[in-house]
Formats: sequence, structure tokens, C-alpha cells
Amino acid sequence: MSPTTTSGAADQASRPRLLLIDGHSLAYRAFYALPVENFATATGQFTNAVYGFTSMLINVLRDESPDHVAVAFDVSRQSFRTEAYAEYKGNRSKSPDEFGPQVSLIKEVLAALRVPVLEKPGFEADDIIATLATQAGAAGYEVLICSGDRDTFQLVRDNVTVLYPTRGVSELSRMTPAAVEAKYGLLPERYPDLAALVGETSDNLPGIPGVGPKTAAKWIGLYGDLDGVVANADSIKGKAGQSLRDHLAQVILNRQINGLVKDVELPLTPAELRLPGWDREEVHQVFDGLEFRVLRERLFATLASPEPEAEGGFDLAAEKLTGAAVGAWLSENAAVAVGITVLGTWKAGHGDASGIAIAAPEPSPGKPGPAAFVDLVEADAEALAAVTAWLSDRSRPKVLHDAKGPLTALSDRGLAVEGIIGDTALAAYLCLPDQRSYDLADLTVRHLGRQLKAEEVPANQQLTLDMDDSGPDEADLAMVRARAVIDLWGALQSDLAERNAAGLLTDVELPLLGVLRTMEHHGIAIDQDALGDLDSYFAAAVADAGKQAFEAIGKEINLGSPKQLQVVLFDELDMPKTKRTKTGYTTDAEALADLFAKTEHPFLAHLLRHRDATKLRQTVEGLLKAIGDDGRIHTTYLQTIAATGRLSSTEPNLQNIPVRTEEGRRIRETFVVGPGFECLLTADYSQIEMRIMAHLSQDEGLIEAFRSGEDLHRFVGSRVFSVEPADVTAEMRSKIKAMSYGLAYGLSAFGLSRQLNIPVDEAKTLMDDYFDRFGGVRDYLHGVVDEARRTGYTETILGRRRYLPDLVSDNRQRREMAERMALNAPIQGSAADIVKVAMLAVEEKLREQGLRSRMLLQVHDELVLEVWPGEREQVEALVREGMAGAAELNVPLDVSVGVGQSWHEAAH
DNA sequence: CAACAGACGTA
DNA sequence: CGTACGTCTGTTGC
Repeated sequence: MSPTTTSGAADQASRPRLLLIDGHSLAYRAFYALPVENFATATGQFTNAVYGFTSMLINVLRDESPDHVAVAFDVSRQSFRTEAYAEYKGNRSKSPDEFGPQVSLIKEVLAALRVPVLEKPGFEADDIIATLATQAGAAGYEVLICSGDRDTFQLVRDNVTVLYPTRGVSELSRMTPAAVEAKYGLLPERYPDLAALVGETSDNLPGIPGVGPKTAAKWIGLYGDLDGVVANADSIKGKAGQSLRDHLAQVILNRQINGLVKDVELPLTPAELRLPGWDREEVHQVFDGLEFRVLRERLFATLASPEPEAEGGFDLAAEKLTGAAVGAWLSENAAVAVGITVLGTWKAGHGDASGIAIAAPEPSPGKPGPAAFVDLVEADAEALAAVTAWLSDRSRPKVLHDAKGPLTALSDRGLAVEGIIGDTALAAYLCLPDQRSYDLADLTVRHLGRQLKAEEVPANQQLTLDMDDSGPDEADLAMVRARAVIDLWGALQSDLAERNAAGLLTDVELPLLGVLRTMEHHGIAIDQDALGDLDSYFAAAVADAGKQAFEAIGKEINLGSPKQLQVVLFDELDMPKTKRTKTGYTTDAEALADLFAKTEHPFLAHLLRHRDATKLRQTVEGLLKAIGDDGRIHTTYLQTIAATGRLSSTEPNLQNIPVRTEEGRRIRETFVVGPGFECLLTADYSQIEMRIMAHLSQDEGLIEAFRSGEDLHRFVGSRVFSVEPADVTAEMRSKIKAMSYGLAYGLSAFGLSRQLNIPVDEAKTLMDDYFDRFGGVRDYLHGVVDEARRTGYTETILGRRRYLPDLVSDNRQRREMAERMALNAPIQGSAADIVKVAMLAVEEKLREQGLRSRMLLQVHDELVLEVWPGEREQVEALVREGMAGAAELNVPLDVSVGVGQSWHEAAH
């Protein structure tokens, strides 16, 4: 067990990195990825392609830290390829008028950034890239190619990676030799062979009919390369073989065309592509002209001061430990906060851990940080005892990344963990809650400027613990990740502090993580037979409604296909057109109900019933599939998804179980109390968002409404309509209710009119009257947007922030969207804060009072508990106390509670 | 096969 | 032209 040094990522500070970009291909992708109408300067110049290209460029420069860069462009469509094959790329329509001029704007941006631009008549950008990649590769460079053209895959090598845009231009997938092999089943060098057989639509190169990538790869595998395939064409059997023989000439031509030229004469060598650093003034000028304010900020923020360690990997002194060495290592190295990663599996509240990696921070700059791995399956008693004791010692600080799953795995192996002082995923979420994911590898690049991914380790640089050459094993990678976690934690501290989020992490999110873990673990019991019966019932309803729908139109179509429905409704039955969607006219339930009111065509009624029953059946079947061996459903709560601070629930989603209709509620009847328990108890906040609105706005009228104990909407209605509360009609009340809730979402008069089916001016009057009587609400709503525009973020009552840079967007649609988010985020987010605090309080009280009752579900403003026999009253009292006391607002927090044998019965 | 769009369930 | 989510199905493929 002698310590060795392992390098988890490219450790090549001395190795130059060259980034080669296919300018045309990326500009074109950007053009189609971003809606052109949303990107125009005051003078009417379209900039979507420039924006997308520049944005991608900034990201790649930031994430990859190349020191050498070049962008290659096609000069024209004419090249040696069109000479050889006139139809090459002949299917491409002329690029739109809005596109062409943007190419020269891109070149202006590149000039300001001092990025060399290369083009060569008669050749395509890819040939230039192939040439430079070849030269640089031979000279020992690390080469990155950014291109949307798959032909570049043939250039991939150990030190040549293609970054291929997958979604628009925002996400790049790394095509390494392993990635190419995984995707196509052959070496990168052979990719053009495969492309020649399969064809390339975008280049107008037809492939062999009936031959796809699978078959092509099989042949190439069989005969070595395309020459081999061609030579053996006669011996390939079957339809595909015949097809190959029929199209042999095209295949050979394809291969001539798709091979890239690697010896184009160029004015610059790789060494001359070193980035000299850009001209700030010129960048300002160009970006001003393009009106790229946010982008300029991003450029300066991310690239002005490149991280000193930007190219380093993680050096650690890694050991795999057994026996007495485990305890010794922990005593020596784990007194400070350490990073932990867990090998194992977890899903639906259960899991198993096979190993644990622990890493301490670098003792001093440049010195490898200690790291250890303990195999939990093979561990001897002594090792296990040491790990167990250390894990459960709350005075030994630990940091994990997205800890809920790993902790579930450890827990199911009998290992309790105490002393968790940080979770890097939660920390990153609190800092920037609008990100879609908090992948550890992404965070290390963003915050540490270091790469994590294993496949980026060049084979010749891997030093492994094993004596063989198999590369880093799982344990090595786990240790590298553990080290990344602790380093990341260090880097996130100041970020958390600056954003005032440290307390939120320590006091709310971290402890909540444990609560959620046990809720997932417990799950909720299901009456499987009843649910099965419901499935049959809904299936019959679907069949019945479908049959009647078909009779009504005299034929059978797929009722689940909006496209086919549009044909029937608008072409064949000639019904009035509904609201437009991207691809046609909507057939949503509201529109269908409108159409039914107008036409009374029975098809519509049957269709609506079919939709309804189908949706319910899908829900039921999803739930049936999710029932575990224990007869319970274990959802997974996601704590870092919702930008407002809410939780979300997945696999299955138990936060959207039907409740509004009678049939829907029958599904809730199948969520039942588990064996041995007395009943389910549900507790929910009534009108929590409106109460938060009252609190935040300090509006005297609204506060009085809640303090008076009068029905809220009746009270507000009496003010708005200037009548006695008793004289507020049901219609008035429902209008007020819609408006009150709408306000918290940024509802406009137009939206209100549409929802209430009243004229816009009536809706406008209604809103004006509302704001006249509740001026504090109006002032608050205006104020919250102004403040957010000034500071860049909104804040909840616990200081949870949401950053909304689009508030200053020059695009109206985006700006107004951001404004509505700014209105809603403090309200929805504060409600989320309060429920989270309440959950912690309830958990704490259950524990303190030594009760066996337990929390099972959270549905945003509702908690569902399972009550142990004899504990009902005590639980109800503590839940009321915990929830009502979760925040000090200037209005009371009202909690209503119900109990029953099922979730439905416990509702109130 | 994967990504997208449309539809719809909840708070 | 009302926020926040997750899931299913059908369609499509710059």
C-alpha cells in the first residue's frame, strides 16, 4: 500500500493547447439555434448568429483555456469537392438573407479578440482545420476542434478532441477516441469509411439504401476498412450486400470527398496562433455596436483574469487502505474538512455502497493532497470499525457533492454519517439557482478551472495504483472526485458568503437533505389492488370514449396525435381555427371546449373524455410501475432544480397526483396508511402565497383581511366592489380569487380578461379598482421589479436569491418574462423557505418527543405524515406548531389538518 | 434514437 | 400576453 501519485486529469501545464474552430459551421448552427427576430440592433442589423457564435466562443475559451486559437472559414462553395462532384452540398438552399452579413460581423468580433482567421480558396474550413490539427498534433499540442461537421471525427486522436455541438450551440459533446468508438463502434480514422457507406445528408452525399451506421460498422470491423469492404463486396450476403454492390461507385466517390486534406498550404503555423490577448477598447467598440451588453460582461467576467491553475489536474497522494491503516490514515488526515465520494448505487430511497473515497485539501500549494479509498465490501472488521466511527463522529467535518443519494447508499450498508458541513451541489445551487444541473465536472471547470473527466486523461499520462496499465480504476476516479469536492467547497465558501447564502445552506438545505432522505426511504403505502382496479376502469373509459369518438367522425385516427386531430378538426370538419402553436393550431382542452360550445360536435366531447381518461390511466400505470417490493412508492426529491427554491419530485412525481376532479381523487384513495400505523395526516398552509404577499407588501388592507378571519376573497371582493362582505356574489368572489393569484404570477389585464372571459377593459378596470384599494400591493410589485433590476436579483424572506439578468435585456419578450419571474420568485420562494423550515421543525419535534410517526410527502404547501397508533393528537399539535411557527409574518400562518385512512380521506 | 413539441397533472 | 415543476405521447430530423 505504498502511496503513489495519481493524476486525475490532464496534467500538462507545459503542453500548448490549440483550439480550432469551424467558423461557418458554428455560425450556421447559432443562426438556427437562436430566433433571429430576438436578436437585432437598434439599426435593424440581425445578430443572432454573431451572438450565438460569440457566446459559444466565450464558453469554450473559459472551459478549455486554450493558449492558441484559430477560426477557419469557407471562402465560397467552390472547392475541389464540387469539382469532383457537382452535387456536393447541392441540397443546401441558399442561406437566408439575414445570415450572410453576420459572418463579417463575426470576423470583426474575432479581430477585436485578436483571434487569427484563416481561409483558403478551393478548400473548406475543415481542410484547414485538418492541416493545423495534424501539424499541431505532431508538435505535441493538445488540440481541440470545435465544429458541427461530423467529418472532423476522422481527426480525433488521443491528443485531438472534437467538441461537437449537440443542442444548439450551448452544449458541446467531447468526441474523444473512446467517444467515437462508443458511438460508432470504430476508430476515428475509420469514420469517413462509415460515412461513405451511410452517406451524409447535409453534404448531399447519398449512402447505401438500407445500410445504417450499425451495418456499416459491422462491415468495416469485418474487413478492416472501406477498401476491404469494397474488395469483398461480392461476398457480402443479403439485401444489404446487393445494395452495396449497386452503389459501389457512389461509395467510392463519397470516400474521396469526405476525406479531409491535411496539407493545405497556410500562412500561419500552429505556433503562430498563440493568443496575444485582446484589445479592451476594440472589444468595447465592437460589442457596443452589436449591443451585446450581457455578453460583454460575461466575456470580461470569465476571461479577464484567467485562473492560474486553469490547466492543471488534481494531484493527490492516493492510497487504497485496509486494516489498521484505515484508522491511522483517518486520524492523521481527516481532522480537517475532507471531501467524500461514494461508490455504489441509489434509487428510490434505497441503495448500497461499495466503497468510499476520502480526500483532504492540499497541505500546501503544489504538494499532493492525501486521499484514501476503502472498499466497503471487502473491508476487514478493523477497517470497517474505523470508517464507521469516523463517519458517525459529528466533530469530523465532511463535505459531499449531492449527498442525498450517497448517504442513502451508506445508510443501507449500515453506515450513519454525521458532521456534514457542506454539500457542493447545494452550495452551487444556492449561489446560482437557475442552472439546470450542478454536475461536479462542470463545477470544477467553472470554479477551479480544472478538468475532472477521466476520458480526458491522455493514456500516457495515467499513473495508476495498480501495477498493470489498465488506466485509473473506479477507486482512483472516486478519489479524484473527492479531492475535487473538497477543493470546490473551498472555492464556494467565499461565493456563498458574498451571496449571503451560507446560513441558508447550513440552517436549511443541509439539514433538510437528511429529512428528505428518510422521507424517500419510508415511501408511502399503496393499495395495489384498488389501483389495479382503477387502471381497468380508466382503460375501459379510454376504449369507450375512443370508440364513440371514431363513430362520430366515421373513421379511426390516433386521438393522441395533435397533428391528426388538426386535420380532422380544421380541414375535414372545417371548424373555426384555434390559437396558434408553433406547428399549427392548438387542440388543448380549453380550445376543444370552446369548439364544442360553438359546434356541439359530439366528436369533441368524446375526444375530451378520451384525453381525460388517458391522462388518468397514464398516471395510474406510472404509479403501478413505481410500487416497490415493500408495497410502497418511494419518490425522489430534487433539491437543486427549482429556481425559486421549491423541491421537485420525480420517478414518480408525487407532487402532481390529481385532486381536482372526482375521478382524479379516486387515485388519492389508493395512497393509504401503511400496516402498523394508525392513519395518514395531511397538513397544509391555507393561502400561504397571499399571506406572504400581505407580509412583503405591508399592505394594510390585505393584512387586515387575514387578521379579520373573514374569507379572504370575500373580504377583498367587498373592498374592490364596494359592497358588504355578505353581498359579495360567487361570481365576484371567483373573479377576485383569479386576480389575486394572478398578481403573484405577473398577470396582465389581457391575461386576466382571457382567463375570466371578460373584455380587456373590464379586466383593466377590475385591476385598477384592486390596486386603488390595495395600493401597498401595487407599490410592492413595482418595487420588487425595480429593486431586482438594480441589484440583479430577487430575495426571499430567508435571503434566498434568484438572479435575473434578463431584466435588463434589450429583448422585450425576455425582459417581460424576467419581470414576471421577479414578481413571483420572492413569493413562491418565501413559501418554499417557510415549508422547508416547517419540515425541519416537524422532524425535530418528532424526534424530541420520541414519536414513531413520520413525514412521508411534501407537496409545496402540504405535508403528509404517517401516524403511529396513539400518537395522532400529539402529532397534530406538533405539526400545527411547527408549521405555523415556521416564520414570523405580520399575518398569521393558518394551518389546516385532516386525518384518514387514505390521502384522499385525510384531505379536508 | 434523441430532441422537441404539445398536452396536462400539481402548487 | 400567469409562475414553478415532471411525464407521457407523437413527431421529426439545421
